[in-house]
Amino acid sequence: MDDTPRRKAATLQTLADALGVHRSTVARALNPEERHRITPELVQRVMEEAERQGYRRDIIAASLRTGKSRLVGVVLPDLANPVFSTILDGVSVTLTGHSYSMLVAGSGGPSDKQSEIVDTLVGRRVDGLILATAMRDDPTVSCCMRLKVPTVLVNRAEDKMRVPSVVPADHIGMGLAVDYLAGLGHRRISHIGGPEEVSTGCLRRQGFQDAMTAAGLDGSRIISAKSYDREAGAAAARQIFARWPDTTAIAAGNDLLALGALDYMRAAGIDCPKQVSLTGFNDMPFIDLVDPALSTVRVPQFDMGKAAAEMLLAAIADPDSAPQVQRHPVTLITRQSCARVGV
Amino acid sequence: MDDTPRRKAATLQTLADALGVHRSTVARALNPEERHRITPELVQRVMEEAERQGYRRDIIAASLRTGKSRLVGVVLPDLANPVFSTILDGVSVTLTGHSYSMLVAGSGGPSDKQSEIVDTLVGRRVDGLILATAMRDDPTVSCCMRLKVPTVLVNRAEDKMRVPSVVPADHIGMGLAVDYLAGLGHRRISHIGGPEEVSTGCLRRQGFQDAMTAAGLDGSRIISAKSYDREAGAAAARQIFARWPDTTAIAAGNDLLALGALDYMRAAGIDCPKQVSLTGFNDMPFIDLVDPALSTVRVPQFDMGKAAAEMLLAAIADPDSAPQVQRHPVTLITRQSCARVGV
DNA sequence: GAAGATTGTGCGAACGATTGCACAAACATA
DNA sequence: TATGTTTGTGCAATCGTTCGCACAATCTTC
Repeated sequence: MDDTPRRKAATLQTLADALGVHRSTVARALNPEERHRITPELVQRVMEEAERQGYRRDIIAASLRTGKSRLVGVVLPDLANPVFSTILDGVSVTLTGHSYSMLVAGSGGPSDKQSEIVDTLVGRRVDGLILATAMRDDPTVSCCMRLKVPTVLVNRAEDKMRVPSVVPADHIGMGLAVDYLAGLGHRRISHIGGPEEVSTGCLRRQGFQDAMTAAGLDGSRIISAKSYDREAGAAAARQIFARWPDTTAIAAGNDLLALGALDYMRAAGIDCPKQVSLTGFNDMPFIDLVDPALSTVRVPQFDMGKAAAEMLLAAIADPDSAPQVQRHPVTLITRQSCARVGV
Repeated sequence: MDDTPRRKAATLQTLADALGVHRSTVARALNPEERHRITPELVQRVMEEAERQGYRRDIIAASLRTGKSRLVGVVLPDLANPVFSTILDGVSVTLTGHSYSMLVAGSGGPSDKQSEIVDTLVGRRVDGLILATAMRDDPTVSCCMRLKVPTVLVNRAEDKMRVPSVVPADHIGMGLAVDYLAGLGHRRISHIGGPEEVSTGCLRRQGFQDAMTAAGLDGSRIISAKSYDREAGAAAARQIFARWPDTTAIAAGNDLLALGALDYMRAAGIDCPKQVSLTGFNDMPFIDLVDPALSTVRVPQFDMGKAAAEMLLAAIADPDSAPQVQRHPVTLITRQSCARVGV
């Protein structure tokens, strides 16, 4: 004598039984696309009964039947990095707005593990993939293409644009930084580059070289870091000052590397910005609070996340459209880490 | 005449056909739990054929049949906040280690939207839920309990512990901060509290009051912020200096609020730490870099994320175990934002 | 050597939604 | 009135796995 009989969760069949119609009719009444084929009055009754029984469409069952899951996989190189969580935020907003859900995987590891991650995601029947981990020539991307799962790259792109990508204007951005430093009178500018295997590392380095050349300066003072983190930045800074002690400015490949350089300079007793000016790249959250506040190139991470999600949705809708790369504009943010040379 | 006949993706049936056995036999051979019932030699052949056909178990179909998805939903209040992405990182590590996947939803909005999020997640048949959004008495938690989906709370807990939770030692932590400030000679200490509706806000405020009382000081100088962000922190700081202009130290409810206070003090020409000392809570990433480097109470976010995931796994395995709350130890990190009073 | 226990496979019904096809009824046209 | 044409529903197969049950063959044990 339980007053809440705990009915076993409503299904199309239970609704159909209660209404004395066939379950397929119920399904159609509930589906906005099909609804017009059903008598409006019946639709009404179905809706009411669904409400009463607390019916919830079983996405799993629907997925099995249709092969579509309204699920997308997002692979990030590093969950702990605010740059990527901001991108994720943007992706999330767009996706939930289109009633998609987001399967998130932080790779954390090397690329062999990545294919595994993609495998898992694809095994879960994701409708598409957003990768923030791409290398300039990425086997994981090949894998996605082979599997024919719609994929878009964000932040980092491949050299040959095989899939849609949303990236910052890396080359231009680094040019902005160099021009700014040169404008402050700096002539001996060094660059801490990101990893060569990823587009951001490569493009920003090229941007550095080109802008230096254009300014009539020596663009060969470059140390490339193994990874985008503070330790690598510090190590690179050490090498820079060992090889080019007369360096008056450093343009770093991203904010984390700049932070590392700052660590090193602080330890080495080099004053920033008095003795050496420093720029970063990304304008990641809270970077404006460091001491000295870092001048950097702002990348619209949130917007890029949103754009990537939109692009993926488009790719899912039309899998055969030609891949395009969307380059988002960047802006120079000047703060306290740069000073006019020699004052 | 395609040399890659693009077979329609391998299933148990295609393997069974190729081997001349029944599909259930193949399933058992592939399942480590059942494998012992099958002739080893046949297991071998099945494995080889699976390899050859590139068989991948269809999790969707399996989920439909079993009602289990090896999927957990994670709901965060704010993707952009590094504190939560660090927790997420921890959750991710543990979960992927147990071959679970992670459905991430950033609520972003009010709690009515939250039930919707939980609905979506549950509709996707998640095996469990991790909520970092809980209020002290949370309707969403009620919803989860009604739905009988295993749930654990992280960072924030409910007052009555209806579900397992992993939280920092908020009360103790704030005591650490107060004792430290008192030890530096401060007597007129104010508190910027977090929102009263969440446990962190409430417990830290109580910790503040209790520690102040224990130190024989006036613990009533409290302004509670509406939300955990920089703007709210700045607004609260403004009020504090308006009402208690003789304040020499501020213990903030978290780092973001402390940052806001710093913003205000900077704008108001109040020197930190010379005139006013300041502590935060969380020790969020990069907070050590602000100027002045913030003294704060370190919360092991990553570990808490891992612990929450482990707890959820346990709750999934044994849904009827009694809910426990796991309180993680916190430590005081002293940096440059505090000074001895009156020097 | 008969009765029972064990072992290895096969069988087929779920799980719940989707969808092409069929079919009756109502309606339009000639 | 006979012949189309809609329109609204029902029917049943399908997606790929899982798992209780059945059954034959082989192995014990007294």
